[in-house]
Amino acid sequence: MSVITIKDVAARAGVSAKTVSRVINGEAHVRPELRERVERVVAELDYRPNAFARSLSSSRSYLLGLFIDDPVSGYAADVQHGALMRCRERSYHLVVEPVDLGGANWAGQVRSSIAALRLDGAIIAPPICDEAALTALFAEAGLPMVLVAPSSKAPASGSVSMDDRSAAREMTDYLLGLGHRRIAFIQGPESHRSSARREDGFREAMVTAGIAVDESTVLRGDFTFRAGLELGERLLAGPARPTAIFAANDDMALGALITAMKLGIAVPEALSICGFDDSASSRAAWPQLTTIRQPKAEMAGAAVDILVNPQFRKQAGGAQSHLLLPHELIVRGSTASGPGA
Amino acid sequence: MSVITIKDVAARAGVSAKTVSRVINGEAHVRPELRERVERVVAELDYRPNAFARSLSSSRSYLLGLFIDDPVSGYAADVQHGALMRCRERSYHLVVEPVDLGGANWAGQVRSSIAALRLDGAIIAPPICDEAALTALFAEAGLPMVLVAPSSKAPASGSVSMDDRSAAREMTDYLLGLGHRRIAFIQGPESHRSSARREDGFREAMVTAGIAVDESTVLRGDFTFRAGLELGERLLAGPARPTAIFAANDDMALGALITAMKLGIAVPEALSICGFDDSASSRAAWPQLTTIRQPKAEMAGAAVDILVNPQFRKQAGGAQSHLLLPHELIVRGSTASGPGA
DNA sequence: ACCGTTTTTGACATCGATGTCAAATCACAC
DNA sequence: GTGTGATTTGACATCGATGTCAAAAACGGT
Repeated sequence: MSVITIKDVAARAGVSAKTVSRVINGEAHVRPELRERVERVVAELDYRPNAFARSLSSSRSYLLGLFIDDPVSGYAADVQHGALMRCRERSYHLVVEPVDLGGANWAGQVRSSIAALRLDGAIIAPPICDEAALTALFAEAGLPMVLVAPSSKAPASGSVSMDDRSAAREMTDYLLGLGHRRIAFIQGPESHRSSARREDGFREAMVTAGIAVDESTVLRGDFTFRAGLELGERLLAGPARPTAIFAANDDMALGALITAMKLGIAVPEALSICGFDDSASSRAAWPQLTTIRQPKAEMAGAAVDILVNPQFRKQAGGAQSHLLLPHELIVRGSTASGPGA
Repeated sequence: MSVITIKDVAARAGVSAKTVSRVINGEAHVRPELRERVERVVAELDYRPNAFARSLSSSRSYLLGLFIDDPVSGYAADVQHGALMRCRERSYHLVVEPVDLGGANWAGQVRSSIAALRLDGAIIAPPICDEAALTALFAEAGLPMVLVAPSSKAPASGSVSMDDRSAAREMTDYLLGLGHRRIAFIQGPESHRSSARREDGFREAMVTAGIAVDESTVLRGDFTFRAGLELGERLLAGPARPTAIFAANDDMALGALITAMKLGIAVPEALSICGFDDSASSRAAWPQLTTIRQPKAEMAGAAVDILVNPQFRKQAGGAQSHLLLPHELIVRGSTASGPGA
């Protein structure tokens, strides 16, 4: 027998298919004795329910969709990994769907996934979780969705975030505590709202410390390494250069770090640099980058939990669940006492 | 009407469900006139067939599995992206399944995926594509599989690879052409067979050039950045240090690069360094890394094509398809003329 | 021992598509 | 106009699970 069905199990255990189904799904109303017998047969035959048949008859698909803008980024990889692992624990599966908002027919693609796969829920990664046109598609289909680090929780049945503002504030406070006063900030692209929150945190800390932010040292990048290189050059070439650079993500911080090396500025002795993300490359640089650890995998895992939780099965419009997960300031070699210390 | 079924389409077009099914699947034996009528209604109603019902009745699932050791690596991300895009073109979906060979019950996990999802095919990434215990699982289930860069094509219905040996040889020839003679090689872990082929290519080039390889400068790492740091130190601290370092992957090359900087050795003036992969971080370093571009996304895409191709639907044991995709030597700033030039 | 409740169990219909096979239609030759 | 064979079409069974609901069994109290 190549494929084992529920009937095989039922026959062998001497019960009906329905009873086997009950056991499998952990429903009540099965005598412990029978339950045990069925479980033994299931184990013996190594039976695995056919996911398709299952989702055809129930309305559940046991499938979650992860919608991502740029599936190649390290950020995406971490989020995906976190979601994947939690799905596995919960006996769900994950389908990754890239969404290219620049592309021609992205809406059609997304609709197709929703309709054809009958997803049980969607996890939407930043920055596209802030795209109203996209979230509307899910709302329209009545599909529960959880947004990862969104700028507004409004349309979703849930969200998982970290406190970007506080994290940035902590980082800035840390730099201030090291004696730095001229601190430059490299901001991310406008499409990433969380980057704006990081800037808020930075400014908040500066204001609280009674230090005026020099607007010429607050620059906007696009989260790429290259931007870090260029903006770093701009910041460091001038006469009154900053003693610390805080970039809104690691890639840009790394760019700035490389620029500093090129210009012969010693890091961290003459210049402190810090990033945000705790990306893999932040450890693959020298000196290693002081940064903020984003709980990416944890956020994704929590998103899975929210979607798997029965109360969100159907987007009743009622229950919502919003989680805030803790971040962590990770001090490595790229920061040191500033001139004021 | 929230969800549109084939019956809705049939009713509206005034034909039977079976005829609609025929049109959808592009089968023969439908009068052009009817076909057109049905197509119009499909478009009108924006009908999408339910993937589950479809795979329950046919034996196809329209699902491909991507089995990966470490889904967080940049390598995995590229492979996944390539597979994802091609799947989309072919109206397939991709399920990513991490396989932790170190974990307790990986075989059970894999069996579960195979049985529950009724995958149409599997793509197995390196290095686990060389794991006989794993490939046996698929063979046992009669599931067609394509191996990515395997060391042996034997058990699969297909494979996609690049020529690691030739690529490494080209790189070495390039270094030799720059005048380098003392070239060190940092090898990858034993579990990655392709790394061994890179070493072969390196040695081949050296031998052909009539240069004896100094065995004390052929070191084994584990593909991590940290290994590059440490082995780089070992290579560069000694008295007769090499003028070029060729690492079997970019991460280790980057580690060596950082070490050189720490030691105050100018790259590329006093030392050339090159890697293998063309990973994202190879561009995020300074100087940027000379490396070999692996056609990762292309290989994954080709793997999808092989599996989708009807002749491999059932692993008849007959047809096999093995592809060799071209690589590319990418010269960037980390290499320059050696002392002999 | 009997009756009313509650719990346990299974028969059967169902989800939405495709496979099978026979019926209906068409094309052509006589 | 009819017979033959090829083509087109649809009725019905099927895939493998779960939902519904009624029958059967177990329980509790008198």
